[in-house]
Amino acid sequence: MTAGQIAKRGALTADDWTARALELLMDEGVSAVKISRLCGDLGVTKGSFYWRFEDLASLKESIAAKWCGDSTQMLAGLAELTTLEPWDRLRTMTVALVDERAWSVQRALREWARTDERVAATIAEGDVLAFDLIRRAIEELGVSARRARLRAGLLVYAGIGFVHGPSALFRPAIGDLDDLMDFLAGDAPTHAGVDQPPAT
Amino acid sequence: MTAGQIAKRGALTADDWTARALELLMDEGVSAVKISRLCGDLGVTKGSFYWRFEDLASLKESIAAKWCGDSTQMLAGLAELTTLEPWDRLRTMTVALVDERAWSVQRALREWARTDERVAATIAEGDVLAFDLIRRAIEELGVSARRARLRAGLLVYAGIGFVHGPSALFRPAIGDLDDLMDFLAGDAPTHAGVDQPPAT
DNA sequence: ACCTGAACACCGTTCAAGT
DNA sequence: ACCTGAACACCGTTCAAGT
Repeated sequence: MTAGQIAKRGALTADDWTARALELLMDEGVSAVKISRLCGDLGVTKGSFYWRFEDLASLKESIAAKWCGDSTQMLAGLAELTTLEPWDRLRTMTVALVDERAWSVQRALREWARTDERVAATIAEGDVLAFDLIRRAIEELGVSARRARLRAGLLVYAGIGFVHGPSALFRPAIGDLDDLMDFLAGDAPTHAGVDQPPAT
Repeated sequence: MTAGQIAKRGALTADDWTARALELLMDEGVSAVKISRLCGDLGVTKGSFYWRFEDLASLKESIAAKWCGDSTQMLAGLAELTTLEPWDRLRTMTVALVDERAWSVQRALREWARTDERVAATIAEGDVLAFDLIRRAIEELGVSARRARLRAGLLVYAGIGFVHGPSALFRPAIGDLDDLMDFLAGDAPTHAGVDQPPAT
């Protein structure tokens, strides 16, 4: 989507702006998403932007909607794959988390969400979907509903944290992923022992 | 630390700037940390700021150092409490995570860390310390070293994620915290069964 | 040594004027 | 309807000049 292609077509649509902004966000990070930069790339002046959008926040909302729409579709597609064992579904999701290209987008969206309710709502929708997929997969592994809920929450939050931490902490290896899955699938007795029916 | 108090003392120190900036970050969030705002609060002009600091990034680094110094001290203090059972140490740490006042600081620092290596190093130091404390506490609960490492990592990342997610997901209740601790302390058999010596 | 005051660059926002 | 062009506000940064 170059300036030349747009020029031939005539007027810029809101989606032209959003698409280019998302490209910039993925390729050069959040600091590249500026109105002046977009205008330069698209070959117009700032007034053109303000014809389509009320302000910068409005563009960010649009970016969030586009991004979440795409990734929701991906997650939904994964959920359809009932041919896959729950084990493999879980694994596919945890591996998807390693795609670094998506990280800067996620970080920016969560930051924007803090000052924009509509972005927050869009993001939350995706989070809940992921949580539910993971929760159900863990349940199918034979873990009780109550425990599956806790573990899914832990995993989702860990995923978010993993994306946000530059953390020279430890970058999990493939082997660690398997250990993680074992841990999530485990059915250890509770400390207080209240969660299991007596073995009569 | 009001403008009046400073004025009586004469010259502003670098720590005066850093302290006020940290206050602003905690009280009003990252958007309040601006040079012009600081100058207004401290009753001087911008030139005064640039006498003490090279640029804004330099101030951010200073804020990070101050904050991490404080919290490292807190963590170290907690580590000294060998009187506490590992169980209670873990609990104290997870509960400390619920102090919302610290969240905006953490989020800002991690964001700054992405474009400033020195901030990143300071943050990473604190992360590693927390990881180690948690890892050891879990080990003391009778979990193997290898497993403790994985679980500590999971918990640290979940903590970071918890702070970053506006996530209408689920805000864990007190009961969930206990369940979480049970889970971390559990010693479930591995899926492949390679981590345990045969029971001969 | 420490700060003022004025300038400049950059970016978001507005708006009258063009086609 | 869609965009230009010029203006303005705000903030980071610089620097000569003051004390």
